Amino acid sequence: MPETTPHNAPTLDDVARQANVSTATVSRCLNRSGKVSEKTRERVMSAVEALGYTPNFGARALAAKRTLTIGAVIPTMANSIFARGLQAFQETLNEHGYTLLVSSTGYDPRKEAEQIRTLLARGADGLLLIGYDRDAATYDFLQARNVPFLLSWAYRSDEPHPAIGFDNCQSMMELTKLVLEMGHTDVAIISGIRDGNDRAVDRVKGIHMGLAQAGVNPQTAPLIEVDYTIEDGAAAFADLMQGRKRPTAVLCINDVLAAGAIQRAQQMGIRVPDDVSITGFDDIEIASLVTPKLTTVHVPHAHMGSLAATALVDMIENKTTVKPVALDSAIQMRGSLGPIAP
Amino acid sequence: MPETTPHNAPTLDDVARQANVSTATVSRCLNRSGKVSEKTRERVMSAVEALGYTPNFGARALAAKRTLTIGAVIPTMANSIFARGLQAFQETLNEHGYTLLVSSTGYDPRKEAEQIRTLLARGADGLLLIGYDRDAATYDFLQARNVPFLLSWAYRSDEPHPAIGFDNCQSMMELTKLVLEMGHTDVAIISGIRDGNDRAVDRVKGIHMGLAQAGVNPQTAPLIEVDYTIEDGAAAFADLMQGRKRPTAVLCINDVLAAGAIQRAQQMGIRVPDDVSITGFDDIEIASLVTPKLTTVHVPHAHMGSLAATALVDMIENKTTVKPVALDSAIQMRGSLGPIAP
DNA sequence: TGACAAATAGTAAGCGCTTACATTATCACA
DNA sequence: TGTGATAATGTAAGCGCTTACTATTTGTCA
Repeated sequence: MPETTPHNAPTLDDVARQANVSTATVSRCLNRSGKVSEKTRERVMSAVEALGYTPNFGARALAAKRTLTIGAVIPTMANSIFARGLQAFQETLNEHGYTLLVSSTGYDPRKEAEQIRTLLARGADGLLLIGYDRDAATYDFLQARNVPFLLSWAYRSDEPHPAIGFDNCQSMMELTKLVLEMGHTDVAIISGIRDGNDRAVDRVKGIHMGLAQAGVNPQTAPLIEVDYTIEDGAAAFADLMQGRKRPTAVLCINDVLAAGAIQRAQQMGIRVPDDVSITGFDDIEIASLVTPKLTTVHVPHAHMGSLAATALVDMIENKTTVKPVALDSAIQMRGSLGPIAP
Repeated sequence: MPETTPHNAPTLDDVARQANVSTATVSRCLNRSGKVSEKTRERVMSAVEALGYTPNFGARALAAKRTLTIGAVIPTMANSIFARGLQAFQETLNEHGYTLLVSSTGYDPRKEAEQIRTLLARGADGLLLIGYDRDAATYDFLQARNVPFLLSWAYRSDEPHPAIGFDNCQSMMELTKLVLEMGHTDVAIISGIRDGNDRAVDRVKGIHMGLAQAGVNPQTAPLIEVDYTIEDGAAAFADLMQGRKRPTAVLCINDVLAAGAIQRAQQMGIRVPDDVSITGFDDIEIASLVTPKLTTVHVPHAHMGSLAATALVDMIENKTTVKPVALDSAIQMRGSLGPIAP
């Protein structure tokens, strides 16, 4: 057993010696760059097999200036908001021979810049980022480094950056209209922290626009802004319900907050949707796990992830540029939304 | 702007030139290996700042044979079974200056071996693996490569490998006894795939032992084995309830399956726990999101993750060896388990 | 069979970094 | 002020890989 690398792993050299060829030939076999006779290839491959050789990633990256790795920086892995989309992203990436490296920021904009650097230091050939809101410095950095990057989970018609997502504002406005059509006028909002989060900003904006269009003054709708956790959603709901005038509908800007709200409603003995309607956004698993099931906005996460992967690979390999794509979302009507009590 | 690395990132050389020192000195500054005068350090640091320099990870790993990276291979990221523990693992790792690289196998034992190789190729200094069940070849490989590794999420008194976890069999047996004490005798089991999954094996074994000790023949308890998804849990529950003799308690070997069961019970109009009791294992978020809330086994995920991180870092840095640790779990009594109907 | 082109294989120069070793600057003290 | 020890810095040899370039083999055809 050779004794060279960190964990005394065999190296290209070992394989070359064992197969009685040069390192260049071994490398060629491993990179399927043709130009190797069938006979030598077999010899090399069986040497690889025999030694249990795996190429050293760092060395390869250093020499090839390419890693077939793509980085994604997402706000959180704690819930499944990004799970399904990322899963599809990864699968499609794999089909193209790429590997995904994920890191999360805990919704902290500063950490995002840091993670981007880390991913790049690790050799990421391209990046998937969530949404638009980030420092100009970060965009400048990306540009200076000439890194292919793609935004996702959001779409804004007035932004130039390559993006594959959906119109958060528009979707939320449609849901709001539906709520209003059911007779609700006393609407309250539970939002996650909006600073640095364009999805949240747009969703709240969508609600406000929906209200305004129906002749309701958006300023009259109470809004509580909390962290993106079930507990905080629950706490916000409790606050709302202890106000002097209870809303008849609580619009949460995502399913995690809404799940918290429903949970707390149950604890407080408030009937949903009889006493109060509750809605979410994203349509993740927990939306249909709570009782009653959540009316929410269904987003084509898997499709989005898959499209994003293909687009990003194309950007990397063919230096193409992607024009923003807006995917359709659809209201998913379930038990948590009902007409206002007579 | 220099034009060297992949994304024309500045290199150590650029920094050295800018600060008018040798690359060795820059490297020393960046690795806080002392032996650099305050004056030069400042000069170097401002050069680093000015250029926006980030060390190339691959090059660093190659030269230092150390990455301060630890790899974890888990079955899935789709649900939060491993999320909380891994989160704590990561946080503690960070405190020690290490970074976590996670990859998942989709519960496929073959993929695990592959992921281990990949992580090692990427320079992982050590590995966190889930449970015991894997090919002897994999253990041999780890040993030959001399990689520090730690098992978690499981503990078996008769296994020698370093592990920090809990006794799945014991915990599940206790829960089973509680169920039996409430008068249930017609018990059914919903298990995930047990092949290659010692946690599942042990949990089912725990149920069987609990039954046997109460004088119930374990073979009479129907068992359905499905994938680890909410849908499969729901389907399994439906199957069970359509059998000729309905059980009065359904023990699921984790919360995901149990959540599916509860969801389906509701759809089928079966009252929980009046008509049937349902229990889970793990105590993840969804356990208290479903109605009624799930009686389950609470596992100290965060504590376990944190301990594992400290232990693994110690193994790496001081070549210590860890003796297996068993953490306590506790039954979390909630609404889904009730006494048998009279 | 000899000449030339095409197909294979080998040589060696780095990629950006760390670090053992060599060199130089600095300082305390006699 | 000279001396030796010590602190600070520089030099250069790789780490394991890819790839441009060069050398060799093989094959083809007249």
